[in-house]
Amino acid sequence: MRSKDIPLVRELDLFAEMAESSFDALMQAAFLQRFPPQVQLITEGEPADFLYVMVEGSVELFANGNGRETTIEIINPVATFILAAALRDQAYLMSARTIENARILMIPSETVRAVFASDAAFARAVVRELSGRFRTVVKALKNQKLRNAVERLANYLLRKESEQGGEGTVTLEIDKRTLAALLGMTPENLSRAFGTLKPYGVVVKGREIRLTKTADLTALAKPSPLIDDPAS
Amino acid sequence: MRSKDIPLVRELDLFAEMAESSFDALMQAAFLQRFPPQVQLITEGEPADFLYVMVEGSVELFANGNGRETTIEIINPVATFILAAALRDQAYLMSARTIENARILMIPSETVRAVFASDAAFARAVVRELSGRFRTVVKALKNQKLRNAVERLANYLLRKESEQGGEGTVTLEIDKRTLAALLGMTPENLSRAFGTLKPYGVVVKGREIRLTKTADLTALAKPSPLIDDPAS
DNA sequence: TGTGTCATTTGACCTGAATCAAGTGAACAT
DNA sequence: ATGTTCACTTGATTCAGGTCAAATGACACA
Repeated sequence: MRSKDIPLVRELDLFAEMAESSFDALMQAAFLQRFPPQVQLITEGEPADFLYVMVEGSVELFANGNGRETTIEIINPVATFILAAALRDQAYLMSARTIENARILMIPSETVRAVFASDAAFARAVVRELSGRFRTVVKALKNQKLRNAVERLANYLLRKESEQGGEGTVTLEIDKRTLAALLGMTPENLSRAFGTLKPYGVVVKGREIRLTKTADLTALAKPSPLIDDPAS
Repeated sequence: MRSKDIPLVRELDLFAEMAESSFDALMQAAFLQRFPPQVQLITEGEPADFLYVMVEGSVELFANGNGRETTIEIINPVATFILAAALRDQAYLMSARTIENARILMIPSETVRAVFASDAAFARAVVRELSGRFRTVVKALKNQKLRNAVERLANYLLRKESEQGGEGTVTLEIDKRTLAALLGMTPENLSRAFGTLKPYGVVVKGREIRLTKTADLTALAKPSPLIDDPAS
């Protein structure tokens, strides 16, 4: 890895508190790679040779089955993906492709496991990250099982609006086809769900969404911190 | 905790390799409790004061929302539940109730975090457990998003049949209403799904199910190790 | 043996979401 | 400007699954 990138990585939560020597061990084996959009990085079922850390850009995690494909999660900086597979030395459960230009740190799984065993601060950081990812997936499962399509969309919009500053506007970071897969519906149905939300002040113009009646939308969405709050 | 129970607990994967002193620290703070069926142990949203370890019996993890309730997972020995919440000192994302008579080890979260920080072998075991739970939830999400109701039931039956010895019989360990919630459908629809599977050799008699044409059922279910294999 | 309770099943119907097919519209190249 | 392409939308229809209501059936208990 180029030495100019090292301070950037060192500041990431996952690495901030570990011993210098452990960090060096990781970095010696790691490389920070740039990828163009729409590159498939990993394929489900293959052995987990690397731990991936999103440094810049975004990645879509998806899975295939039954001739269908679904999006599990969108990964943004700073988070890891396929940490669980790397720690267990098992196959990836999900595939991954870049959405936009991305910089991704790749660390051989074996190195991760070795440093995990020897550096307690890193072990704590790994557990913090892993337990966070666990809770994210549980929330996604609750979202999917307890809500219908329109409610999932409404909550998604409200969450993004608040992440993007609470100014009543949302810029979708993914195309609508991917959003549909993420929300567990077809693109056609997503389009209709936007239509259903029009009376609740949702104005769609391409990827720019304006929320003009957030109170009404919130009443419909009934957001719950135990599903929608990323921090909880 | 009564000293006669300690060897039993010590053998659990989670505790087997840790230092004696760390184990003692955990056990001093822990207690092993018996519960009758249908006792609600924890409620989502409450702070995670304890880590729970299933020693005997079974527990249902479920969540509420939108006036609905859904089952996330059934926990059998030996596994932990709400490990992530305990490690992060956050609120439970799920509620838990016993299904049958259960013996459950309860360890204060604070003690877990302290021992985790000081005992590397325990830290490794915790990560093994946590990453396993993570993968289980990802599989559940894929199952829910990539399959229809009949396919989910078919795969559930095949998995249980193989867990129960591959003799072509399955004994349901939960009532059908809970099974329906676990599989993400209504009890009525579960009943119809069993009807749909009759031509595939699924014979239902109360909680006893016979699978007389596992080949046909497998062809319908199209099981995938990346969803259905608990070990992968 | 009856009676109540509760889980499950069945039937009729409805609705949310998928599918199939055609249309629109913006971005880009010609 | 004019196609061409691609993403998205719209319409018509079908289908899976949900809802509501009633029937059945097993078990516990009087």
